[in-house]
Amino acid sequence: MAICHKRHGGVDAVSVEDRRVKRLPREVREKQILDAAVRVFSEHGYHEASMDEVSEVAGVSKPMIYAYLGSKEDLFAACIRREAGLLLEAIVAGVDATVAPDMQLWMGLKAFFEFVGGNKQSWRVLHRQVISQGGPFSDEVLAMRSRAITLVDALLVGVATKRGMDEHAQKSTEAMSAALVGASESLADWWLDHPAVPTRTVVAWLMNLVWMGFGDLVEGNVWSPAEH
Amino acid sequence: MAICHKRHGGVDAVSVEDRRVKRLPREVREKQILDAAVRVFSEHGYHEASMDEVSEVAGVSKPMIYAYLGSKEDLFAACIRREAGLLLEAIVAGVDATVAPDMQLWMGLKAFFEFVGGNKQSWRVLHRQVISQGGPFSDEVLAMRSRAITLVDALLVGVATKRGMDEHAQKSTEAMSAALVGASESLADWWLDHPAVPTRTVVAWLMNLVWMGFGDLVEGNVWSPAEH
Amino acid sequence: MAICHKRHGGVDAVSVEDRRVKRLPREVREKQILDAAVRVFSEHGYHEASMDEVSEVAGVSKPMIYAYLGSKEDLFAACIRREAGLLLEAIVAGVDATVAPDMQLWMGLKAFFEFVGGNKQSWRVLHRQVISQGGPFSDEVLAMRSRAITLVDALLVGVATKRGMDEHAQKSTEAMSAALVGASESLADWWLDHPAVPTRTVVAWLMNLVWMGFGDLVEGNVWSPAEH
Amino acid sequence: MAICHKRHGGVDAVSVEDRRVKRLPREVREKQILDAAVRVFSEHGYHEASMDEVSEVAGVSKPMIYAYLGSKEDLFAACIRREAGLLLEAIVAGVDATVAPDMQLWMGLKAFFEFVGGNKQSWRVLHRQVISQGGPFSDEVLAMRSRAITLVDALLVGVATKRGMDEHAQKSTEAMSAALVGASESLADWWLDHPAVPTRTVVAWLMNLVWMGFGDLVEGNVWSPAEH
DNA sequence: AATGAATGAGAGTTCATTCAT
DNA sequence: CATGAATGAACTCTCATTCAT
Repeated sequence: MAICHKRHGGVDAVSVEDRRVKRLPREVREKQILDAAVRVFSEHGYHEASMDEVSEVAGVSKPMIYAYLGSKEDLFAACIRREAGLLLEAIVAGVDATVAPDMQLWMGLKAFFEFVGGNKQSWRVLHRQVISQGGPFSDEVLAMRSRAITLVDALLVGVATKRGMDEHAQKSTEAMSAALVGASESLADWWLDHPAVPTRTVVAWLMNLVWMGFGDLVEGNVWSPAEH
Repeated sequence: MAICHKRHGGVDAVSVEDRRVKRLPREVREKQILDAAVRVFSEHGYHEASMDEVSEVAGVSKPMIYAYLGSKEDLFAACIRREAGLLLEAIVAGVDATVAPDMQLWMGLKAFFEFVGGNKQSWRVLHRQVISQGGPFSDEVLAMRSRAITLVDALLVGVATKRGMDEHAQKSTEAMSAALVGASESLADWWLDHPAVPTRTVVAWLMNLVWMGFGDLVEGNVWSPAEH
Repeated sequence: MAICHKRHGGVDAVSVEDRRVKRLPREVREKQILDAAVRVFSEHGYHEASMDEVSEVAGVSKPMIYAYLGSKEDLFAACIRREAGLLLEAIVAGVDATVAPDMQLWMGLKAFFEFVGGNKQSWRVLHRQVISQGGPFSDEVLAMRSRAITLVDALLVGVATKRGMDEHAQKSTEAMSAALVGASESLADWWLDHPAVPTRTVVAWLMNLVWMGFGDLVEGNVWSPAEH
Repeated sequence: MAICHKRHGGVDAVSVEDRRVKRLPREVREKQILDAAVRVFSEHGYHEASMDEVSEVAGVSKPMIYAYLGSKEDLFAACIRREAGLLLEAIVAGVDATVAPDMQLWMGLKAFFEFVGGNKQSWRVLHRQVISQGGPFSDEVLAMRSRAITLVDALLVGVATKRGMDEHAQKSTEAMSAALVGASESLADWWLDHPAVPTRTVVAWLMNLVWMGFGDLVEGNVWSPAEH
């Protein structure tokens, strides 16, 4: 009876044979569980998801989940942490900090959209399930969102400072960053429904929308209702 | 919970006297219930909200809720429909279709932010609770979102056409609208945490961010990574 | 499957007809539930007892139990409170405060043993299940025990004072009371296994054991190892 | 729990070095386990105690516990047996069978209270956790209790016989013994909360309460309600 | 000899939903 | 019209117990 220690990875639960492979080391089991949890949470959302389904998909009994990852809330938080970490890593890795700010933004957005395109489940877990909940996960995801906004903010502030942005406009950069992040998220969702559009294109659209506007703003080229 | 052994200690939307007013016409009861539901859903979110609390807050027994508004899901959908209708109404009412497109966008955004500022519960129900849910409410809210995006799209397309937007850019207007709506939502959330900022200001920020960029875009003044 | 399609088989506290009597007023249901709980707790002890069995015996669904009496702990506390109240009431009602102290003790012990003899389940719940638990019920029952000890103590102190008990002996009355209560409890348990013995007899034994000794003590007629 | 995701943060009875000492002879392991079990059971009670905690405190893996001591119930019974044996040994060893009966009782009670004072955990396991449980441990502990009662009974009977106790009183000795044991236990518990009282004193109190009364009883100097 | 890994089974609890009045 | 009373179904979480190594 040759027991195959084949592929552990893959969200696709575990094959029947793999199920027979017992006594896996803790790390592997944790990964299995997290993979399954991301999948289940992304499909049903936090509340509709049941630990039973997670354990089924993971091919692991519930007590193992509780032993390794803790409560449902803990498990969800672990998912968020992992996926958010991957997303931010991808963005940071995609940006060359030595280039001009607009190129940095471009690269960051591109990395972001590429991640979303390549990890739809991750994105769903991060975006769809978290923003709304008033629960304790907000912490996890809002922290990520804050980091993202901060990143953008730093970029904008850097640009603004360099170009001599006036104080009032400077104070607005945080709001702008929030708006930009929201626009990116919304566009990412739109994009999930229009997969034919190439990544480059959608990112270029967003860049043009926000970057040119921001450039005008910095140049003092503002729009005002008073003038109309 | 009416038969809960614990102290009620919660919020009571109706006074003792109101409770004595029985045999109210259906309309009034429905409004009572919907008001309570919006309040409860906005506070706890769909899943954490309980029908018991809704009935308590409404001062109406649960069977009445089921008789008038149907299941929990139906009730939530009714909330969404009503609040979304109010929001769109407010926006439409705030826009003068005879003025220039940029002014129209300005007026629309202003109406939107004013609504959010004045109806925080409504906004919470609409935004925070709905985007995430993969459930059947998406229909309701996505429909609203689509209408909003369509409105913006029409505006942008109008502008583009007038100014002679090239085809490629034209195809992007839908995406742009999605991004704009997302930016608005995100900014509205940010604003809820920074109530000191006047409505005018936050709207102006957003206008500057997106309108100027859009203007540049239409003028063919595009940003492109190739040039950098 | 968690779904319990089991037949109710086993102990049935209510007849089939009674089961059909639905929509009973809250009071009645609460009594039903408490009766069943006392029975189940007295049979299996707190921890081994399950809410399922309580609900079965009560002929009431579990949600009703939770709605009316709260958690398992609350339910147990309610049992203790009710039974302890009955016991103390019985004792107090059985004692004529105008007679001599020894008669009072006699009457109190008699009332106590009569209650135990007539309410074995109550006694089991009170005694067997509570003393040991370090949980939150101790409060309930230890309070009762304290009241009992205090009653006895007052009696002894009264006697002692009247007869001129020396100080050292006086300080010991609390300990004596504790011992007396313990002796009574233990004897009650013994008695449960020897039901042939009449109440009068067992009480007389106890009276003789402790009262005569106490009398000697008060008279200064003490035993001391030094003398032997 | 060795594989618990939460911080261990608990009590560790064995040092790191001890943990490294593997391949211990069976006796030593059994003692380690029993010591830990007594400690854990005395702290949390039978039901609240978990095998996980026992294994943690013992520094021994759970399968070892099952291999050496059997099920949780078996383990508890083993604890009771050991501790009860020690208690009875202490009592027997403390009594000089050649002295007068009252001195024997005095010595036995003294030994008992000394044991309780010096082995509070043992006492808690024996008394607090066992009396209440309706489970299978009753056997173990009730056996011990029976032996204790028998001891006392023999003493009393001896006295009675010697002094010519009448038949009715003789039949009562068993009940008296039960009462005495209960009084002792209750007083021991009281004493645990009043550690300032010297052992001698508390024992003297009890002796005076019961011995003098018993003496009177034997002498036919009885109390009777009829006379009052 | 010794244990990390694993689970079946069942506990308490809650909630949307519906009769019977 | 209006509701107190009632429950089926499911969920999260825990624990004693045992393999496989």
